[in-house]
Amino acid sequence: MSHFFKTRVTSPCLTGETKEPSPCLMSHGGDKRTVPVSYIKKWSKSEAEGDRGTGYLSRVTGGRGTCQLEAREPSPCYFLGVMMLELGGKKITFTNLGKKLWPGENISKYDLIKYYLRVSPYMLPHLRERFLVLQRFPEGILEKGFFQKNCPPGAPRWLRTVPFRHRGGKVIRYLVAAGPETLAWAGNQAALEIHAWLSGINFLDKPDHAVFDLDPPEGVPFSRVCEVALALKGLLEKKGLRCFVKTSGARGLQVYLPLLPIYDYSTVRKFVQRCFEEINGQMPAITTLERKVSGRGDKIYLDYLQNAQGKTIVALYSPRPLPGAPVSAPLEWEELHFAALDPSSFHIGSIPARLLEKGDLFAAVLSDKQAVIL
DNA sequence: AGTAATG
DNA sequence: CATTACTAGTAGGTG
DNA sequence: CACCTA
Repeated sequence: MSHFFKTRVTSPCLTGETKEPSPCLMSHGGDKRTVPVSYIKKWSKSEAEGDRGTGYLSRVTGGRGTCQLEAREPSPCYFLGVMMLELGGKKITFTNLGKKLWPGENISKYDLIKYYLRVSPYMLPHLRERFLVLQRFPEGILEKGFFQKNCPPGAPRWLRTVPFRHRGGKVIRYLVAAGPETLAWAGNQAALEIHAWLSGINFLDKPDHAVFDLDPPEGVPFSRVCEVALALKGLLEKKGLRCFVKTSGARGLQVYLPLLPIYDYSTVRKFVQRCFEEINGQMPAITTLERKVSGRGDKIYLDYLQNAQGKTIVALYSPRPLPGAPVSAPLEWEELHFAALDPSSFHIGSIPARLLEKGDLFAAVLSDKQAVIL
């Protein structure tokens, strides 16, 4: 029953600079923008759905800045049962591809997997060598989901996991992203949201970026959140530091300060706290450091406590299990000056084109690691 | 979604 | 065999 | 300590 067909396809490229077909994973030094897809695969329907025919093809095409995984037969893959792919030599079985995970938007699991594959060249560099936490919604966003830290039993053996003993003594086998196949598998697991640690596996107690989490209550205009983020940028610039901003995927913003992995979490946390105290001093009417929800009023909560080991932040380019399938999207600082900027305009359907246009606006987060003068 | 436990 | 349970728990601030 | 939040 399990037939894996292997076919050579030119390596597609999301940025336009096409390279030689590379069957390998992007982790191998070469062009990080090359999607390691060399596959045409066949899928077959599950028996339970009756004999509606088999042999529909999925196809990956590339070149000229596109990467498409497309279905040959009735366009949205409503009834498709099972599909087998081989990605970078790793075999994955996809199930229930037609299941609507965002029913209101008619977004299926197939669409989610396609999204993960398309953004993988941009998303993976930010996830690689990092512990991941999945938030899964096998029945879609209208039903209850659950977190998953431990790599689940039955997961393919090629998934990379690293055990970590938390202070309470509990050991978690964290999933670590390796290549696009990791994301494709997560997609099939209905992982609608992916979180990542702030420190990489080589320096688990030394975060390589600080996170300034701006968390507005419902009803605060997004432009006000932008205003606070811009003030924070000004403050950090005054210290000679360069920082980057992304949407949370919901209503908030998260400012990343890339760091050399030389400070422990408490040092970073205190630094973020001090910056936030200064911001709060500048704009006390619209921001708060109050931890208790009931004491925040309509103010934007400045959360520095996410800078701690074992805490996670929604990953760059991760979708959110919210109506509209929004995505945590990086922004250009100039965009924050537009009153009409709407974070819900960044979603699964719009991000791939934006990546083609803008590239990875967070690329410098990976390279511009800074030292903080304390 | 997939496995394990329970009835 | 059918159904149900399970899947995160920690970190750190506050009172 | 228990409790709250993310």
